[in-house]
This record gives sequence, C-alpha cells and structure tokens, in this order.
Amino acid sequence: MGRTRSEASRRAILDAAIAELREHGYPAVTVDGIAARAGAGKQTIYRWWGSKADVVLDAVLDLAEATIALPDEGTLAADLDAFLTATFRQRDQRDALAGLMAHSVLDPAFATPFRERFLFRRRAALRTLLDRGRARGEIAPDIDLELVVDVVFGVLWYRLLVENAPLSEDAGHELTDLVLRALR
Amino acid sequence: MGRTRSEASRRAILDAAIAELREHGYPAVTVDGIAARAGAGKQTIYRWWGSKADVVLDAVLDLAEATIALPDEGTLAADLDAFLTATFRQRDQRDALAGLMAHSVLDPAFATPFRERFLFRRRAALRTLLDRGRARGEIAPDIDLELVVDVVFGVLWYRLLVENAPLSEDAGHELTDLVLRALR
DNA sequence: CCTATCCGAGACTATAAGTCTCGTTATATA
DNA sequence: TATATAACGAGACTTATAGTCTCGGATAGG
Repeated sequence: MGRTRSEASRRAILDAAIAELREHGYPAVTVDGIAARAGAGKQTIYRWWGSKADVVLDAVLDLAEATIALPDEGTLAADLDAFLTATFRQRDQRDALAGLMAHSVLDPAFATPFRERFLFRRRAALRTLLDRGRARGEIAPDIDLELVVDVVFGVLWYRLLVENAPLSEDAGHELTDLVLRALR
Repeated sequence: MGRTRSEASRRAILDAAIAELREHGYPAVTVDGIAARAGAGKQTIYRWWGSKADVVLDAVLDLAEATIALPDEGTLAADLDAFLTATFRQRDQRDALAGLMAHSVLDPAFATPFRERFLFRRRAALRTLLDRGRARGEIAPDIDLELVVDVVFGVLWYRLLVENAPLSEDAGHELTDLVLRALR
C-alpha cells in the first residue's frame, strides 16, 4: 500500500537530464541541477536511481532504445552498411555516451548496468547481422565474430572518446568496406 | 634566481603516484594521498602539474615511454604481430590507462596533453609500420591507413575500457591476422 | 478513513579538488 | 659572503558535488 511512484515525476527527471546534457554537457550535469529543473527533490532521484550516471543512462536509453538498427537487407554488405550508417548518425548523443563510458570506468558500480543495458544490446544487434552473414556463407569460417564486433565498436568508441576523426556517414561506409575485406 | 626545482621531490611524487595507483587503483588515487606518501606539500604538486591526471600521465609515461614498440622485422605481418603483442602485454597499466582516458573525456583541459603525449605518439609508431608495409607493396593501395590505425587502437581501448575480452598475446595474434586480411 | 509510501524542499555530511598562507631552505647572482 | 628570490613541506581554507536525512504534505490501497 502507500502512494505509488509518480510517472509525471519520473518523466520530468528524465527530460530534465536530457535538457541539462544538451545545455551544459555531461561533465557539468549535476544531480542538483536535474532536480531543480525537474522541480523534484533529490531524494526522489536517489530513491529510484543509484547515481547521476544511472539517470543519464535511463534518459539516453529512453531516446535511443527504439533506434538500435537491425537491418535485414539480404546481404551482409548492405546490412553492415545500414547498421554503421545508422549508428554513426547519432552524433548528438556523442557527449552523453562518452560521459557514460568515462563514468563506467571510474565507478565500477555503474559499469555493470552500463554494459548490460547499453553496450551488450548493441553488440547483440551487430552479432545478429554477422550470424546471418555466416549462415549465408558470406564470412570465412575461421573468423572469430566476437573479434569483429570488438573491431567495429572499437573504432566507434575510439572516435567517440578521442574525437580524432569524425563520425560521418562516409566513415561508416569506409569501415564497412574494410570489415568486409577482412571477412572474405 | 631563487631556489631551483627539486628533482628529489619530483621523483618522490611520481613514485608515490605509481604506488598509489597499484595500491588503490586510479579512481581512488587522490592528490592528498600522493602528497602524503611523497612527503610533499600539495602546492608543490600544483606548482608543476595541473591536476591529478597530469601527475599520473607523467608517472605512466615515465614507466612506458621507453617501451613503445617499433619493430622492424622485414615484413608487415611480423612487425604488426610484434607491435600488438608488445602493446597488449602492458596489462599492469590497464587500470591507469583506462582512468586517464576517462579523465580526458570528463576534463577537456586534460584531453589535449593526453592525446599529444600519449595517444598520438603510439599512433605514430603504428603508422610507421604501416607506411613501411605500403612502401613494400604489402597493402592494397586504396586502404586508408588512418582508419587502420583507428581499428587497431579501437579494439585495444575498447577492451581496455569495457573489460569485455582479455588483452592476451593470443588476442594480439588474432587481431594481427584479421587486420592483415583486410589489407590484402 | 487509516496507514504506508511517495512527493518537493532543503538542511546536512563527506570527500576531494584546488587555493592560500606561513615559516623554512636552497641557490643564483651581486 | 650576503641577499633577493623562488621552491619547499605542512596544513588551513574554500568550493563543488555526491549522497543522506528530515520535514510536512499528498496520494494511494486496504
């Protein structure tokens, strides 16, 4: 019994987190800032989330969960290109994703939910494409597909974190070509 | 004029940073802790370094600078394998490197020195191997070598940060094989 | 209508970064 | 050799933020 969780409050907190992210960037987002903007008490945040990173993760997933690309175009080349193009396109989340990755490194308690709710789901989507390609005989049999997944997300995250090269659509095509070359 | 910088103090601070890293791990390293262990004042640290990350970067470079592998075995395959095996072998620095990368994401002022003094120097070493391979005709002419560098360090950093797969010597061999396949 | 639980608000505590001050010590230069 | 200058260890101080606790009030199920 007792009062039930307020959906309005949950929604306001997630929206406030997104707004704070856009306005100040991940490093400058604070729990006080989110609470103030949402018109919520800090205790309401800490009652349902473990830390600022958990709130931001929920907010980002809320935006991005529906947009995990899982193309099925008939060939590995087309699927991979569609997957990478779609993934590389989410540029506005760059700062938030980099922040979450950094937070997961510095706070082991956050690493597990981040891996399981974000990273591994995206790995699974890519793995599905690769498995389909293998079933069609498009991938050399001695290739370790987990390594291929590491390569693809490795490049993605490296560029996201280091800001060394752009995450453009062209970059997606180029990576597709390189990976396909390796899989022959 | 005036008193000159104390080499003994500099040395004690870097050694203390390494000791604190090994003992507590990057997230738990504090400037107070380094100062106390080194028998130094905090001001002495802040006089010469901008932040805890700058101290740790200096300490890590001090250990690792001499060990950037730059093999020259005559073939790209051998060079790449030697480079990756040597790089993957530095496992004890894993926690410190992950921490520095995370810090560079959350603190833009640290990102520049980290890139220039650590990341880019390692990129340059790998790039040298690849350029030699290209000059020998071992790499298809339409391959973008900067993308290849991103792929190699992407996998490395992804595994370092996510702790998804081990950084073993076998992993080095496997990655070498995959990359060589793509370069044909 | 009763009681448990949520709610917003905000005071409070804990931790760590980074600054400032002080008395002391080393060194380049006059 | 004397002196001005800057670094030194020590530690108090400030600030920022995470996270906890407490309150009176609201809202649900039983």
